[in-house]
Amino acid sequence: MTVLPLPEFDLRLTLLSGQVFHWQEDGAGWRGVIGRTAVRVEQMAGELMVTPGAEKIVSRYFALDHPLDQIYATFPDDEFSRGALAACRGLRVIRQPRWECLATFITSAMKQVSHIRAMSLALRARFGDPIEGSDVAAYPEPERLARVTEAKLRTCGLGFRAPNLRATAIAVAKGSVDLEAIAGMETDRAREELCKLPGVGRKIANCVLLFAYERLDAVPVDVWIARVVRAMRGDGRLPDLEDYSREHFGAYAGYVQQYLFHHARISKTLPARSK
DNA sequence: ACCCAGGGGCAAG
DNA sequence: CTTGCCCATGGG
Repeated sequence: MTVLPLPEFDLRLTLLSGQVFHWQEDGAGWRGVIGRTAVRVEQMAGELMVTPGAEKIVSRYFALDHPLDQIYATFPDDEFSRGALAACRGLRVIRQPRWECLATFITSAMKQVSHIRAMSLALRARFGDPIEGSDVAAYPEPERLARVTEAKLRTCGLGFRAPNLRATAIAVAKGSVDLEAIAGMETDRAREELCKLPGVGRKIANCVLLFAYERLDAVPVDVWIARVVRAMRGDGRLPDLEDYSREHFGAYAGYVQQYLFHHARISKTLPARSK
Protein backbone atom coordinates (compact mmCIF):
# COMPACT_ATOMS: atom_id res chain seq x y z
CA MET A 1 0.00 0.00 0.00
CA THR A 2 1.20 3.50 -0.78
CA VAL A 3 0.12 6.64 1.02
CA LEU A 4 -1.86 9.48 -0.55
CA PRO A 5 -2.01 12.82 1.30
CA LEU A 6 -5.64 13.85 1.71
CA PRO A 7 -7.72 17.00 1.60
CA GLU A 8 -11.00 16.87 3.56
CA PHE A 9 -12.51 13.47 2.81
CA ASP A 10 -14.65 10.83 4.49
CA LEU A 11 -14.22 7.56 2.62
CA ARG A 12 -16.79 5.57 4.55
CA LEU A 13 -19.47 8.26 4.26
CA THR A 14 -18.79 8.58 0.55
CA LEU A 15 -19.06 4.84 -0.10
CA LEU A 16 -22.26 4.49 1.93
CA SER A 17 -24.07 7.52 0.54
CA GLY A 18 -25.98 5.74 -2.22
CA GLN A 19 -23.89 6.73 -5.26
CA VAL A 20 -22.01 3.47 -5.73
CA PHE A 21 -23.01 -0.01 -4.64
CA HIS A 22 -20.30 -2.64 -4.88
CA TRP A 23 -17.58 -1.72 -2.35
CA GLN A 24 -16.96 -4.20 0.43
CA GLU A 25 -15.64 -3.55 3.90
CA ASP A 26 -12.28 -5.22 4.54
CA GLY A 27 -11.02 -4.77 8.05
CA ALA A 28 -10.43 -1.06 8.52
CA GLY A 29 -10.52 -0.50 4.74
CA TRP A 30 -12.53 -1.23 1.61
CA ARG A 31 -12.11 -3.40 -1.44
CA GLY A 32 -13.62 -2.48 -4.78
CA VAL A 33 -13.13 -2.32 -8.53
CA ILE A 34 -12.62 0.91 -10.45
CA GLY A 35 -13.34 0.04 -14.07
CA ARG A 36 -11.10 -3.00 -14.43
CA THR A 37 -8.64 -2.19 -11.65
CA ALA A 38 -8.80 -3.99 -8.30
CA VAL A 39 -8.34 -1.52 -5.47
CA ARG A 40 -8.06 -1.55 -1.71
CA VAL A 41 -8.29 1.73 0.15
CA GLU A 42 -8.02 2.52 3.82
CA GLN A 43 -8.35 5.93 5.40
CA MET A 44 -6.01 6.97 8.19
CA ALA A 45 -5.83 10.42 9.76
CA GLY A 46 -5.27 12.83 6.88
CA GLU A 47 -4.10 10.19 4.43
CA LEU A 48 -5.32 7.35 2.27
CA MET A 49 -3.59 3.98 1.97
CA VAL A 50 -3.96 2.81 -1.63
CA THR A 51 -3.03 -0.29 -3.64
CA PRO A 52 0.33 0.53 -5.28
CA GLY A 53 -0.10 1.68 -8.86
CA ALA A 54 -3.73 2.77 -8.42
CA GLU A 55 -3.03 6.20 -6.93
CA LYS A 56 -4.09 8.25 -9.97
CA ILE A 57 -7.17 6.18 -10.64
CA VAL A 58 -8.18 6.42 -7.01
CA SER A 59 -7.77 10.18 -6.68
CA ARG A 60 -9.72 10.77 -9.85
CA TYR A 61 -12.48 8.31 -8.88
CA PHE A 62 -12.95 9.82 -5.43
CA ALA A 63 -12.73 13.35 -6.90
CA LEU A 64 -10.05 14.42 -4.44
CA ASP A 65 -9.60 17.52 -6.60
CA HIS A 66 -13.11 18.86 -5.88
CA PRO A 67 -12.63 22.08 -3.86
CA LEU A 68 -14.87 21.19 -0.93
CA ASP A 69 -14.31 24.51 0.86
CA GLN A 70 -15.49 26.46 -2.18
CA ILE A 71 -18.37 24.06 -2.67
CA TYR A 72 -19.48 24.37 0.96
CA ALA A 73 -19.38 28.15 0.63
CA THR A 74 -22.16 27.91 -1.97
CA PHE A 75 -24.48 25.78 0.20
CA PRO A 76 -27.78 27.51 0.97
CA ASP A 77 -28.17 28.95 4.44
CA ASP A 78 -31.17 27.12 5.84
CA GLU A 79 -31.52 24.67 8.69
CA PHE A 80 -31.81 21.62 6.43
CA SER A 81 -28.71 22.34 4.37
CA ARG A 82 -26.68 23.37 7.43
CA GLY A 83 -27.73 20.17 9.21
CA ALA A 84 -26.85 18.00 6.22
CA LEU A 85 -23.46 19.67 5.86
CA ALA A 86 -22.65 19.26 9.55
CA ALA A 87 -23.55 15.55 9.35
CA CYS A 88 -21.86 14.74 6.02
CA ARG A 89 -18.65 16.80 5.93
CA GLY A 90 -16.08 15.07 3.70
CA LEU A 91 -18.62 13.29 1.51
CA ARG A 92 -17.49 13.59 -2.10
CA VAL A 93 -19.53 13.19 -5.28
CA ILE A 94 -17.37 10.65 -7.08
CA ARG A 95 -16.56 10.09 -10.78
CA GLN A 96 -17.87 6.72 -11.88
CA PRO A 97 -17.39 4.86 -15.16
CA ARG A 98 -20.30 5.86 -17.39
CA TRP A 99 -21.81 2.52 -18.33
CA GLU A 100 -21.75 0.95 -14.89
CA CYS A 101 -23.28 4.06 -13.38
CA LEU A 102 -26.04 4.16 -15.99
CA ALA A 103 -26.79 0.45 -15.74
CA THR A 104 -26.76 0.42 -11.95
CA PHE A 105 -29.21 3.30 -11.70
CA ILE A 106 -31.55 1.65 -14.21
CA THR A 107 -31.77 -1.20 -11.70
CA SER A 108 -32.29 1.26 -8.84
CA ALA A 109 -35.90 2.20 -9.64
CA MET A 110 -38.11 1.71 -6.57
CA LYS A 111 -35.41 -0.21 -4.74
CA GLN A 112 -33.68 0.38 -1.43
CA VAL A 113 -29.93 0.99 -1.39
CA SER A 114 -29.21 -2.42 0.16
CA HIS A 115 -31.01 -4.19 -2.64
CA ILE A 116 -29.41 -2.16 -5.42
CA ARG A 117 -26.16 -3.38 -3.95
CA ALA A 118 -27.31 -7.01 -4.01
CA MET A 119 -28.40 -6.74 -7.67
CA SER A 120 -25.14 -5.04 -8.66
CA LEU A 121 -23.04 -7.74 -7.00
CA ALA A 122 -25.14 -10.52 -8.57
CA LEU A 123 -24.80 -9.02 -12.07
CA ARG A 124 -21.05 -8.67 -11.62
CA ALA A 125 -20.67 -12.21 -10.28
CA ARG A 126 -22.73 -13.86 -13.03
CA PHE A 127 -21.83 -11.84 -16.10
CA GLY A 128 -18.81 -9.65 -15.32
CA ASP A 129 -15.19 -10.40 -16.17
CA PRO A 130 -13.19 -11.64 -13.19
CA ILE A 131 -10.53 -9.17 -12.06
CA GLU A 132 -7.21 -10.45 -10.78
CA GLY A 133 -6.67 -9.59 -7.16
CA SER A 134 -10.35 -8.95 -6.52
CA ASP A 135 -13.28 -11.12 -5.53
CA VAL A 136 -15.59 -8.54 -7.11
CA ALA A 137 -15.78 -8.79 -10.91
CA ALA A 138 -15.92 -5.87 -13.34
CA TYR A 139 -19.40 -4.60 -14.20
CA PRO A 140 -20.50 -6.50 -17.34
CA GLU A 141 -20.09 -4.48 -20.55
CA PRO A 142 -23.18 -3.55 -22.59
CA GLU A 143 -22.16 -6.06 -25.29
CA ARG A 144 -22.27 -8.79 -22.67
CA LEU A 145 -25.60 -7.82 -21.10
CA ALA A 146 -27.10 -7.48 -24.57
CA ARG A 147 -26.62 -11.24 -24.97
CA VAL A 148 -28.22 -12.14 -21.62
CA THR A 149 -31.85 -13.18 -21.67
CA GLU A 150 -34.45 -11.29 -19.67
CA ALA A 151 -35.13 -14.45 -17.68
CA LYS A 152 -31.50 -14.68 -16.57
CA LEU A 153 -31.45 -11.02 -15.59
CA ARG A 154 -34.52 -11.68 -13.46
CA THR A 155 -32.62 -14.32 -11.53
CA CYS A 156 -30.47 -11.44 -10.24
CA GLY A 157 -33.56 -9.93 -8.63
CA LEU A 158 -34.18 -7.26 -11.28
CA GLY A 159 -37.92 -7.82 -11.60
CA PHE A 160 -39.58 -5.40 -14.02
CA ARG A 161 -36.25 -3.60 -14.51
CA ALA A 162 -34.80 -6.56 -16.42
CA PRO A 163 -36.19 -5.69 -19.88
CA ASN A 164 -35.06 -2.08 -19.43
CA LEU A 165 -31.49 -3.02 -18.59
CA ARG A 166 -31.39 -5.44 -21.50
CA ALA A 167 -32.84 -3.00 -24.03
CA THR A 168 -30.50 -0.24 -22.87
CA ALA A 169 -27.50 -2.57 -23.12
CA ILE A 170 -28.51 -3.38 -26.70
CA ALA A 171 -28.96 0.29 -27.60
CA VAL A 172 -25.56 1.24 -26.16
CA ALA A 173 -23.81 -1.81 -27.66
CA LYS A 174 -24.98 -1.00 -31.16
CA GLY A 175 -24.21 2.68 -30.70
CA SER A 176 -27.67 4.21 -31.07
CA VAL A 177 -26.72 6.15 -27.95
CA ASP A 178 -23.03 7.04 -27.60
CA LEU A 179 -22.07 7.39 -23.94
CA GLU A 180 -18.73 9.01 -24.77
CA ALA A 181 -20.25 11.58 -27.11
CA ILE A 182 -22.64 12.64 -24.35
CA ALA A 183 -19.65 13.87 -22.33
CA GLY A 184 -19.17 16.66 -24.87
CA MET A 185 -22.77 17.82 -24.86
CA GLU A 186 -24.34 20.68 -22.97
CA THR A 187 -26.24 19.31 -19.97
CA ASP A 188 -29.81 19.66 -21.25
CA ARG A 189 -28.97 17.88 -24.48
CA ALA A 190 -26.97 15.24 -22.64
CA ARG A 191 -30.03 14.58 -20.46
CA GLU A 192 -32.24 14.31 -23.54
CA GLU A 193 -29.88 11.72 -25.02
CA LEU A 194 -29.87 9.64 -21.84
CA CYS A 195 -33.66 9.80 -21.58
CA LYS A 196 -33.93 8.06 -24.97
CA LEU A 197 -32.82 4.87 -23.24
CA PRO A 198 -35.51 2.54 -21.91
CA GLY A 199 -35.80 2.74 -18.13
CA VAL A 200 -34.12 6.15 -18.02
CA GLY A 201 -36.27 9.14 -17.09
CA ARG A 202 -35.33 12.49 -15.62
CA LYS A 203 -34.33 11.22 -12.21
CA ILE A 204 -32.01 8.47 -13.38
CA ALA A 205 -30.57 10.68 -16.13
CA ASN A 206 -29.70 13.26 -13.48
CA CYS A 207 -28.03 10.59 -11.32
CA VAL A 208 -25.86 9.60 -14.28
CA LEU A 209 -25.08 13.22 -15.16
CA LEU A 210 -24.06 13.90 -11.56
CA PHE A 211 -22.13 10.70 -10.80
CA ALA A 212 -20.58 9.91 -14.20
CA TYR A 213 -20.53 13.14 -16.26
CA GLU A 214 -19.28 15.69 -13.72
CA ARG A 215 -22.44 17.79 -13.94
CA LEU A 216 -22.34 18.94 -10.34
CA ASP A 217 -25.44 21.07 -10.81
CA ALA A 218 -27.66 18.12 -11.83
CA VAL A 219 -30.30 17.31 -9.20
CA PRO A 220 -31.88 13.85 -9.10
CA VAL A 221 -35.23 14.16 -7.30
CA ASP A 222 -36.19 10.91 -5.60
CA VAL A 223 -38.68 10.30 -2.79
CA TRP A 224 -36.22 11.49 -0.14
CA ILE A 225 -35.33 14.76 -1.85
CA ALA A 226 -39.02 15.33 -2.49
CA ARG A 227 -39.65 15.04 1.25
CA VAL A 228 -36.80 17.38 2.15
CA VAL A 229 -37.88 20.05 -0.34
CA ARG A 230 -41.48 19.83 0.86
CA ALA A 231 -40.30 20.22 4.44
CA MET A 232 -38.19 23.23 3.42
CA ARG A 233 -41.15 24.85 1.71
CA GLY A 234 -43.68 24.28 4.48
CA ASP A 235 -47.28 23.87 3.38
CA GLY A 236 -47.18 26.28 0.46
CA ARG A 237 -48.09 25.22 -3.03
CA LEU A 238 -45.34 23.13 -4.59
CA PRO A 239 -43.25 24.23 -7.53
CA ASP A 240 -41.50 21.72 -9.76
CA LEU A 241 -39.12 20.13 -7.27
CA GLU A 242 -36.17 19.91 -9.65
CA ASP A 243 -36.52 23.51 -10.81
CA TYR A 244 -36.83 24.67 -7.23
CA SER A 245 -33.74 22.68 -6.19
CA ARG A 246 -31.57 23.94 -9.02
CA GLU A 247 -32.55 27.53 -8.30
CA HIS A 248 -32.13 27.41 -4.52
CA PHE A 249 -29.24 24.98 -4.08
CA GLY A 250 -26.72 27.03 -6.06
CA ALA A 251 -23.94 26.23 -8.52
CA TYR A 252 -23.21 22.88 -6.86
CA ALA A 253 -26.84 21.88 -6.49
CA GLY A 254 -25.99 18.24 -7.07
CA TYR A 255 -23.63 18.28 -4.09
CA VAL A 256 -26.28 19.89 -1.88
CA GLN A 257 -28.77 17.31 -3.04
CA GLN A 258 -26.40 14.44 -2.18
CA TYR A 259 -25.84 15.78 1.34
CA LEU A 260 -29.58 16.29 1.89
CA PHE A 261 -30.33 12.82 0.55
CA HIS A 262 -27.84 11.01 2.73
CA HIS A 263 -28.61 13.03 5.83
CA ALA A 264 -32.34 12.44 5.45
CA ARG A 265 -31.81 8.75 4.92
CA ILE A 266 -29.58 8.20 7.96
CA SER A 267 -31.61 10.36 10.32
CA LYS A 268 -35.10 9.43 9.12
CA THR A 269 -36.82 12.36 10.73
CA LEU A 270 -39.01 13.23 7.77
CA PRO A 271 -42.61 12.11 7.38
CA ALA A 272 -42.91 9.33 4.79
CA ARG A 273 -46.36 10.10 3.54
CA SER A 274 -46.80 13.85 3.49
CA LYS A 275 -47.86 15.09 0.09
C1' DA B 1 -50.32 -8.24 7.08
C1' DC B 2 -49.08 -4.24 5.60
C1' DC B 3 -45.88 -0.30 3.80
C1' DC B 4 -42.00 1.33 1.46
C1' DA B 5 -38.01 1.60 -1.72
C1' DG B 6 -32.48 6.96 -5.15
C1' DG B 7 -38.99 5.55 -11.07
C1' DG B 8 -40.56 4.95 -15.74
C1' DG B 9 -44.04 4.67 -19.08
C1' DC B 10 -48.31 4.82 -20.76
C1' DA B 11 -53.37 5.81 -20.69
C1' DA B 12 -56.74 8.84 -19.37
C1' DG B 13 -58.46 13.24 -17.76
C1' DC C 1 -50.02 19.75 -19.29
C1' DT C 2 -51.20 16.80 -15.01
C1' DT C 3 -52.75 12.48 -12.51
C1' DG C 4 -53.40 7.27 -11.73
C1' DC C 5 -51.87 2.87 -12.16
C1' DC C 6 -48.95 -0.99 -12.97
C1' DC C 7 -44.62 -2.98 -13.33
C1' DA C 8 -41.46 -7.14 -9.30
C1' DT C 9 -39.04 -7.96 -5.26
C1' DG C 10 -37.00 -7.78 -0.69
C1' DG C 11 -36.71 -5.53 3.89
C1' DG C 12 -38.66 -3.37 7.99
